[in-house]
Amino acid sequence: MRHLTNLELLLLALLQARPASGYTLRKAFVTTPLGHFSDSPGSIYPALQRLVRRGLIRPVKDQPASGRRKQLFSITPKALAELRDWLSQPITRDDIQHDPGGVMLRFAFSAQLLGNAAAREFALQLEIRVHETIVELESFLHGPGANMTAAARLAVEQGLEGYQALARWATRAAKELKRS
Amino acid sequence: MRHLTNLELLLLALLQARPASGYTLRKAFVTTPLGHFSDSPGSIYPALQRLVRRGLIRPVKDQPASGRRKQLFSITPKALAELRDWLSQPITRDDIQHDPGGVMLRFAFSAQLLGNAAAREFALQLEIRVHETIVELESFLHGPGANMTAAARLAVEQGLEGYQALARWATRAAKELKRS
DNA sequence: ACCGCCATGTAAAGTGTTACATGATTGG
DNA sequence: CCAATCATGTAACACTTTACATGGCGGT
Repeated sequence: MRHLTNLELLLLALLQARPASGYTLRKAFVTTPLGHFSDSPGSIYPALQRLVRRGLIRPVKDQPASGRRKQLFSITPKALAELRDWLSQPITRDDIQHDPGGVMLRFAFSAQLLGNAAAREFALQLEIRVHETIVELESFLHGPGANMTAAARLAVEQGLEGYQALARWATRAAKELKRS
Repeated sequence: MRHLTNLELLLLALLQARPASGYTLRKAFVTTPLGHFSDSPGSIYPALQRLVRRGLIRPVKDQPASGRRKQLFSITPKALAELRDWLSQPITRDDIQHDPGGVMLRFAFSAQLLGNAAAREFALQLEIRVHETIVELESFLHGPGANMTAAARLAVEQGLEGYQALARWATRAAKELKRS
Protein backbone atom coordinates (compact mmCIF):
# COMPACT_ATOMS: atom_id res chain seq x y z
CA MET A 1 0.00 0.00 0.00
CA ARG A 2 1.57 3.22 -1.23
CA HIS A 3 1.73 6.28 0.97
CA LEU A 4 -0.98 8.93 0.74
CA THR A 5 -0.37 12.44 -0.61
CA ASN A 6 -1.10 15.54 1.41
CA LEU A 7 -3.84 16.26 -1.08
CA GLU A 8 -5.38 12.84 -0.58
CA LEU A 9 -5.16 13.13 3.19
CA LEU A 10 -6.75 16.56 3.07
CA LEU A 11 -9.60 15.19 0.97
CA LEU A 12 -10.12 12.38 3.46
CA ALA A 13 -10.11 14.79 6.38
CA LEU A 14 -12.65 17.04 4.70
CA LEU A 15 -14.86 14.10 3.79
CA GLN A 16 -14.66 12.86 7.35
CA ALA A 17 -16.41 16.04 8.49
CA ARG A 18 -19.19 15.55 5.96
CA PRO A 19 -19.66 13.79 2.63
CA ALA A 20 -19.08 16.09 -0.30
CA SER A 21 -18.64 16.19 -4.05
CA GLY A 22 -15.51 16.89 -6.01
CA TYR A 23 -16.77 20.29 -6.95
CA THR A 24 -17.54 21.25 -3.36
CA LEU A 25 -14.09 20.17 -2.27
CA ARG A 26 -12.53 22.17 -5.05
CA LYS A 27 -14.40 25.28 -3.97
CA ALA A 28 -13.14 24.81 -0.44
CA PHE A 29 -9.58 25.02 -1.76
CA VAL A 30 -10.24 28.34 -3.42
CA THR A 31 -12.07 30.01 -0.58
CA THR A 32 -9.92 28.88 2.34
CA PRO A 33 -6.23 29.69 2.75
CA LEU A 34 -5.47 26.34 4.35
CA GLY A 35 -2.58 24.77 2.57
CA HIS A 36 -2.24 25.78 -1.00
CA PHE A 37 -3.55 23.06 -3.17
CA SER A 38 -4.52 23.36 -6.74
CA ASP A 39 -8.19 23.92 -7.40
CA SER A 40 -7.90 22.40 -10.86
CA PRO A 41 -10.15 19.49 -11.78
CA GLY A 42 -7.13 17.62 -13.07
CA SER A 43 -5.79 17.15 -9.55
CA ILE A 44 -8.90 16.52 -7.49
CA TYR A 45 -10.89 14.13 -9.64
CA PRO A 46 -8.00 11.74 -10.26
CA ALA A 47 -7.20 11.89 -6.54
CA LEU A 48 -10.77 10.95 -5.69
CA GLN A 49 -10.61 8.05 -8.13
CA ARG A 50 -7.42 6.82 -6.50
CA LEU A 51 -9.07 6.96 -3.10
CA VAL A 52 -12.03 4.98 -4.40
CA ARG A 53 -9.70 2.36 -5.90
CA ARG A 54 -7.94 1.98 -2.57
CA GLY A 55 -11.22 1.55 -0.75
CA LEU A 56 -10.85 4.70 1.31
CA ILE A 57 -13.90 6.53 0.04
CA ARG A 58 -17.19 5.37 -1.42
CA PRO A 59 -19.58 7.15 -3.77
CA VAL A 60 -22.87 7.86 -2.03
CA LYS A 61 -26.11 7.14 -3.81
CA ASP A 62 -27.44 10.56 -4.61
CA GLN A 63 -31.11 11.36 -4.77
CA PRO A 64 -31.38 12.02 -8.49
CA ALA A 65 -34.98 13.18 -8.17
CA SER A 66 -34.02 16.40 -9.86
CA GLY A 67 -31.35 19.03 -9.71
CA ARG A 68 -27.85 18.73 -10.96
CA ARG A 69 -25.96 15.50 -10.79
CA LYS A 70 -23.50 15.65 -7.97
CA GLN A 71 -21.46 12.68 -6.89
CA LEU A 72 -21.02 12.72 -3.14
CA PHE A 73 -18.31 10.69 -1.46
CA SER A 74 -18.05 9.43 2.09
CA ILE A 75 -15.09 7.85 3.81
CA THR A 76 -14.83 4.24 4.86
CA PRO A 77 -13.73 2.89 8.26
CA LYS A 78 -10.43 2.00 6.64
CA ALA A 79 -9.89 5.66 5.80
CA LEU A 80 -10.72 6.70 9.32
CA ALA A 81 -8.03 4.36 10.59
CA GLU A 82 -5.61 5.76 8.03
CA LEU A 83 -6.39 9.31 9.18
CA ARG A 84 -5.87 8.49 12.84
CA ASP A 85 -2.59 6.86 11.98
CA TRP A 86 -1.48 9.90 9.97
CA LEU A 87 -2.32 12.24 12.82
CA SER A 88 -0.56 10.06 15.36
CA GLN A 89 2.79 10.00 13.59
CA PRO A 90 5.52 11.76 15.56
CA ILE A 91 6.73 15.07 14.15
CA THR A 92 10.27 15.01 12.83
CA ARG A 93 12.68 17.82 12.03
CA ASP A 94 12.52 16.53 8.50
CA ASP A 95 8.75 17.11 8.44
CA ILE A 96 9.26 20.67 9.62
CA GLN A 97 11.90 21.48 7.05
CA HIS A 98 10.57 19.61 4.04
CA ASP A 99 6.83 19.63 4.54
CA PRO A 100 5.66 22.36 6.91
CA GLY A 101 2.35 22.49 5.09
CA GLY A 102 1.73 18.86 5.93
CA VAL A 103 2.52 19.52 9.57
CA MET A 104 0.01 22.35 9.81
CA LEU A 105 -2.52 20.22 8.00
CA ARG A 106 -2.11 17.56 10.64
CA PHE A 107 -2.52 20.09 13.40
CA ALA A 108 -5.65 21.56 11.87
CA PHE A 109 -7.35 18.19 11.78
CA SER A 110 -6.06 16.56 14.93
CA ALA A 111 -8.58 18.42 17.05
CA GLN A 112 -11.40 17.33 14.76
CA LEU A 113 -10.45 13.67 14.80
CA LEU A 114 -8.59 13.07 18.04
CA GLY A 115 -9.87 15.84 20.29
CA ASN A 116 -8.43 19.04 21.71
CA ALA A 117 -6.08 17.26 24.08
CA ALA A 118 -4.39 15.52 21.17
CA ALA A 119 -4.10 18.78 19.26
CA ARG A 120 -2.48 20.33 22.30
CA GLU A 121 -0.01 17.46 22.53
CA PHE A 122 0.75 17.98 18.87
CA ALA A 123 1.49 21.67 19.42
CA LEU A 124 3.78 20.90 22.35
CA GLN A 125 5.70 18.32 20.38
CA LEU A 126 5.95 20.72 17.47
CA GLU A 127 7.44 23.36 19.74
CA ILE A 128 10.17 20.97 20.84
CA ARG A 129 11.08 19.92 17.31
CA VAL A 130 11.08 23.50 16.07
CA HIS A 131 13.48 24.50 18.80
CA GLU A 132 15.78 21.70 17.70
CA THR A 133 15.56 22.97 14.16
CA ILE A 134 16.41 26.48 15.34
CA VAL A 135 19.49 25.26 17.17
CA GLU A 136 20.56 23.40 14.03
CA LEU A 137 20.19 26.51 11.87
CA GLU A 138 21.95 28.73 14.37
CA SER A 139 24.94 26.44 14.57
CA PHE A 140 25.09 26.52 10.78
CA LEU A 141 25.08 30.31 10.83
CA HIS A 142 27.91 30.42 13.36
CA GLY A 143 29.82 27.56 11.80
CA PRO A 144 30.03 26.73 8.09
CA GLY A 145 27.77 29.60 7.08
CA ALA A 146 29.75 32.29 8.85
CA ASN A 147 31.32 33.67 5.69
CA MET A 148 28.36 33.91 3.35
CA THR A 149 27.46 37.01 1.42
CA ALA A 150 25.23 39.49 3.20
CA ALA A 151 22.21 38.54 1.09
CA ALA A 152 22.67 34.82 1.57
CA ARG A 153 23.00 35.25 5.32
CA LEU A 154 19.87 37.37 5.39
CA ALA A 155 18.01 34.68 3.49
CA VAL A 156 19.01 32.05 6.02
CA GLU A 157 18.05 34.38 8.85
CA GLN A 158 14.64 34.72 7.28
CA GLY A 159 14.21 30.99 7.64
CA LEU A 160 15.38 31.19 11.22
CA GLU A 161 12.91 33.93 12.10
CA GLY A 162 10.15 31.94 10.46
CA TYR A 163 10.92 29.04 12.78
CA GLN A 164 11.03 31.34 15.78
CA ALA A 165 7.59 32.65 14.89
CA LEU A 166 6.41 29.07 14.54
CA ALA A 167 7.75 28.18 17.97
CA ARG A 168 6.01 31.14 19.59
CA TRP A 169 2.82 30.20 17.83
CA ALA A 170 3.05 26.61 19.07
CA THR A 171 3.31 27.71 22.70
CA ARG A 172 0.33 29.99 22.29
CA ALA A 173 -1.67 27.29 20.51
CA ALA A 174 -0.99 24.81 23.31
CA LYS A 175 -2.09 27.38 25.86
CA GLU A 176 -5.30 28.21 24.02
CA LEU A 177 -6.20 24.58 23.59
CA LYS A 178 -5.73 23.98 27.28
CA ARG A 179 -8.59 26.26 28.16
CA SER A 180 -11.14 23.97 26.53
CA MET B 1 10.66 27.87 -24.62
CA ARG B 2 9.32 26.26 -21.48
CA HIS B 3 9.68 27.94 -18.12
CA LEU B 4 12.55 27.04 -15.84
CA THR B 5 12.12 25.20 -12.55
CA ASN B 6 13.34 26.60 -9.25
CA LEU B 7 15.86 23.78 -9.22
CA GLU B 8 17.13 24.71 -12.67
CA LEU B 9 17.34 28.38 -11.78
CA LEU B 10 19.21 27.55 -8.60
CA LEU B 11 21.68 25.46 -10.57
CA LEU B 12 22.21 28.33 -12.99
CA ALA B 13 22.72 30.81 -10.17
CA LEU B 14 25.27 28.55 -8.49
CA LEU B 15 27.09 27.94 -11.74
CA GLN B 16 27.16 31.66 -12.38
CA ALA B 17 29.28 32.11 -9.27
CA ARG B 18 31.74 29.46 -10.43
CA PRO B 19 31.69 26.44 -12.74
CA ALA B 20 30.99 23.23 -10.87
CA SER B 21 30.19 19.55 -11.33
CA GLY B 22 26.92 17.79 -10.62
CA TYR B 23 28.40 16.20 -7.57
CA THR B 24 29.61 19.50 -6.14
CA LEU B 25 26.20 21.06 -6.68
CA ARG B 26 24.54 18.14 -4.98
CA LYS B 27 26.78 18.50 -1.95
CA ALA B 28 25.87 22.18 -1.72
CA PHE B 29 22.24 21.15 -1.34
CA VAL B 30 23.01 18.90 1.58
CA THR B 31 25.28 21.23 3.49
CA THR B 32 23.38 24.49 3.05
CA PRO B 33 19.84 25.10 4.28
CA LEU B 34 18.99 27.29 1.31
CA GLY B 35 15.78 26.08 -0.21
CA HIS B 36 15.13 22.44 0.29
CA PHE B 37 15.95 20.64 -2.85
CA SER B 38 16.56 16.99 -3.23
CA ASP B 39 20.17 15.90 -3.17
CA SER B 40 19.37 12.80 -5.17
CA PRO B 41 21.24 12.18 -8.42
CA GLY B 42 17.95 11.49 -10.13
CA SER B 43 16.96 15.13 -9.91
CA ILE B 44 20.21 17.00 -10.54
CA TYR B 45 21.76 15.08 -13.43
CA PRO B 46 18.62 15.15 -15.57
CA ALA B 47 18.22 18.85 -14.75
CA LEU B 48 21.77 19.52 -15.92
CA GLN B 49 21.10 17.61 -19.12
CA ARG B 50 18.00 19.72 -19.75
CA LEU B 51 20.01 22.88 -19.25
CA VAL B 52 22.63 21.67 -21.70
CA ARG B 53 19.94 20.83 -24.23
CA ARG B 54 18.49 24.33 -23.91
CA GLY B 55 21.89 25.89 -24.41
CA LEU B 56 22.01 27.43 -20.94
CA ILE B 57 25.07 25.61 -19.67
CA ARG B 58 28.06 24.05 -21.38
CA PRO B 59 30.38 21.24 -20.26
CA VAL B 60 33.87 22.52 -19.59
CA LYS B 61 36.86 20.59 -20.84
CA ASP B 62 38.39 19.21 -17.71
CA GLN B 63 42.08 18.59 -17.28
CA PRO B 64 42.02 14.78 -17.19
CA ALA B 65 45.72 14.58 -16.32
CA SER B 66 44.84 12.49 -13.31
CA GLY B 67 42.39 12.49 -10.48
CA ARG B 68 38.74 11.61 -10.66
CA ARG B 69 36.67 12.39 -13.66
CA LYS B 70 34.54 15.39 -12.92
CA GLN B 71 32.37 17.09 -15.48
CA LEU B 72 32.33 20.82 -14.82
CA PHE B 73 29.64 23.05 -16.28
CA SER B 74 29.67 26.76 -16.93
CA ILE B 75 26.76 28.98 -17.89
CA THR B 76 26.29 30.65 -21.26
CA PRO B 77 25.44 34.31 -21.92
CA LYS B 78 21.91 33.16 -22.70
CA ALA B 79 21.62 31.77 -19.19
CA LEU B 80 22.91 34.98 -17.70
CA ALA B 81 20.16 36.87 -19.52
CA GLU B 82 17.64 34.33 -18.28
CA LEU B 83 18.85 34.79 -14.69
CA ARG B 84 18.64 38.56 -14.88
CA ASP B 85 15.14 38.28 -16.27
CA TRP B 86 14.12 35.92 -13.47
CA LEU B 87 15.46 38.25 -10.81
CA SER B 88 13.79 41.27 -12.36
CA GLN B 89 10.28 39.83 -12.36
CA PRO B 90 7.95 41.71 -10.03
CA ILE B 91 6.89 39.89 -6.87
CA THR B 92 3.25 38.94 -6.78
CA ARG B 93 1.02 37.89 -3.91
CA ASP B 94 0.70 34.61 -5.74
CA ASP B 95 4.46 34.13 -5.57
CA ILE B 96 4.41 34.73 -1.85
CA GLN B 97 1.58 32.32 -1.18
CA HIS B 98 2.41 29.55 -3.63
CA ASP B 99 6.17 29.71 -3.92
CA PRO B 100 7.82 31.47 -1.00
CA GLY B 101 10.92 29.37 -1.49
CA GLY B 102 11.30 30.73 -5.00
CA VAL B 103 10.97 34.28 -3.69
CA MET B 104 13.73 33.81 -1.13
CA LEU B 105 15.86 32.17 -3.78
CA ARG B 106 15.49 35.24 -5.93
CA PHE B 107 16.41 37.49 -3.04
CA ALA B 108 19.49 35.47 -2.17
CA PHE B 109 20.86 35.78 -5.68
CA SER B 110 19.76 39.27 -6.64
CA ALA B 111 22.66 40.83 -4.75
CA GLN B 112 25.11 38.51 -6.47
CA LEU B 113 23.83 39.24 -9.95
CA LEU B 114 22.27 42.68 -9.82
CA GLY B 115 24.02 44.31 -6.90
CA ASN B 116 23.05 45.32 -3.38
CA ALA B 117 20.80 48.14 -4.52
CA ALA B 118 18.66 45.72 -6.51
CA ALA B 119 18.47 43.33 -3.57
CA ARG B 120 17.32 46.21 -1.41
CA GLU B 121 14.63 47.13 -3.93
CA PHE B 122 13.56 43.52 -3.91
CA ALA B 123 13.20 43.51 -0.13
CA LEU B 124 11.18 46.72 -0.19
CA GLN B 125 8.84 45.38 -2.82
CA LEU B 126 8.50 42.15 -0.89
CA GLU B 127 7.50 44.06 2.20
CA ILE B 128 4.70 45.78 0.31
CA ARG B 129 3.34 42.57 -1.17
CA VAL B 130 3.51 40.75 2.14
CA HIS B 131 1.52 43.48 3.80
CA GLU B 132 -1.12 43.08 1.12
CA THR B 133 -1.16 39.36 1.79
CA ILE B 134 -1.57 40.02 5.50
CA VAL B 135 -4.54 42.29 4.90
CA GLU B 136 -6.09 39.61 2.70
CA LEU B 137 -5.66 36.93 5.36
CA GLU B 138 -6.97 39.16 8.12
CA SER B 139 -10.10 40.00 6.22
CA PHE B 140 -10.62 36.29 5.71
CA LEU B 141 -10.29 35.69 9.44
CA HIS B 142 -12.82 38.40 10.25
CA GLY B 143 -15.13 37.53 7.39
CA PRO B 144 -15.80 34.03 6.02
CA GLY B 145 -13.40 32.37 8.44
CA ALA B 146 -14.95 33.83 11.56
CA ASN B 147 -16.72 30.62 12.57
CA MET B 148 -14.01 28.03 12.13
CA THR B 149 -13.04 25.53 14.77
CA ALA B 150 -10.42 26.67 17.25
CA ALA B 151 -7.74 24.50 15.68
CA ALA B 152 -8.46 25.64 12.13
CA ARG B 153 -8.38 29.27 13.20
CA LEU B 154 -5.07 28.71 14.96
CA ALA B 155 -3.67 27.13 11.82
CA VAL B 156 -4.62 30.15 9.75
CA GLU B 157 -3.17 32.44 12.39
CA GLN B 158 0.08 30.55 12.12
CA GLY B 159 0.20 31.49 8.47
CA LEU B 160 -0.56 35.08 9.36
CA GLU B 161 2.21 35.26 11.93
CA GLY B 162 4.60 33.75 9.44
CA TYR B 163 3.82 36.57 7.04
CA GLN B 164 4.24 39.15 9.78
CA ALA B 165 7.67 37.76 10.57
CA LEU B 166 8.49 37.91 6.87
CA ALA B 167 7.43 41.55 6.68
CA ARG B 168 9.58 42.48 9.67
CA TRP B 169 12.49 40.64 8.14
CA ALA B 170 12.06 42.47 4.83
CA THR B 171 12.28 45.87 6.50
CA ARG B 172 15.39 44.82 8.36
CA ALA B 173 16.95 43.36 5.23
CA ALA B 174 16.34 46.58 3.31
CA LYS B 175 17.92 48.56 6.12
CA GLU B 176 21.00 46.35 6.31
CA LEU B 177 21.51 46.45 2.57
CA LYS B 178 21.36 50.20 2.62
CA ARG B 179 24.51 50.46 4.69
CA SER B 180 26.62 49.00 1.94
C1' DA C 1 -32.48 31.23 -27.32
C1' DC C 2 -28.35 32.01 -25.32
C1' DC C 3 -24.72 32.92 -22.08
C1' DG C 4 -22.66 31.59 -18.03
C1' DC C 5 -21.97 28.78 -14.28
C1' DC C 6 -22.26 24.12 -12.23
C1' DA C 7 -20.07 19.64 -12.43
C1' DT C 8 -17.25 16.01 -13.99
C1' DG C 9 -13.96 14.16 -16.46
C1' DT C 10 -9.70 12.95 -19.94
C1' DA C 11 -5.08 13.48 -22.31
C1' DA C 12 -0.45 14.96 -22.73
C1' DA C 13 3.61 16.49 -20.90
C1' DG C 14 6.91 17.30 -17.55
C1' DT C 15 9.12 16.98 -13.01
C1' DG C 16 10.68 14.81 -8.88
C1' DT C 17 11.36 10.51 -6.15
C1' DT C 18 13.14 6.07 -5.45
C1' DA C 19 15.86 2.52 -6.56
C1' DC C 20 19.23 0.48 -9.13
C1' DA C 21 23.71 0.28 -11.57
C1' DT C 22 28.53 1.19 -12.54
C1' DG C 23 33.33 2.35 -12.18
C1' DA C 24 37.32 5.01 -10.29
C1' DT C 25 39.98 6.47 -6.42
C1' DT C 26 41.54 7.30 -1.88
C1' DG C 27 42.68 5.71 2.82
C1' DG C 28 43.73 2.37 6.23
C1' DC D 1 43.48 -5.14 -0.76
C1' DC D 2 39.20 -3.89 0.91
C1' DA D 3 35.92 -0.62 2.10
C1' DA D 4 34.07 3.77 1.73
C1' DT D 5 33.44 7.60 -0.82
C1' DC D 6 33.57 10.04 -5.19
C1' DA D 7 31.01 10.62 -9.40
C1' DT D 8 27.70 9.93 -12.89
C1' DG D 9 24.05 8.09 -14.74
C1' DT D 10 19.33 5.23 -15.99
C1' DA D 11 14.55 3.30 -15.37
C1' DA D 12 10.10 3.00 -13.43
C1' DC D 13 6.59 5.33 -11.35
C1' DA D 14 3.45 8.59 -9.66
C1' DC D 15 1.83 13.06 -9.14
C1' DT D 16 0.68 17.83 -10.70
C1' DT D 17 -0.19 21.11 -14.22
C1' DT D 18 -2.37 22.68 -18.26
C1' DA D 19 -5.51 22.36 -21.61
C1' DC D 20 -9.32 20.48 -23.66
C1' DA D 21 -14.01 18.40 -23.70
C1' DT D 22 -18.77 17.64 -22.43
C1' DG D 23 -23.45 18.33 -20.74
C1' DG D 24 -27.16 20.03 -17.66
C1' DC D 25 -29.33 23.81 -15.48
C1' DG D 26 -30.57 28.85 -14.41
C1' DG D 27 -31.47 33.33 -15.48
C1' DT D 28 -32.68 37.07 -18.88
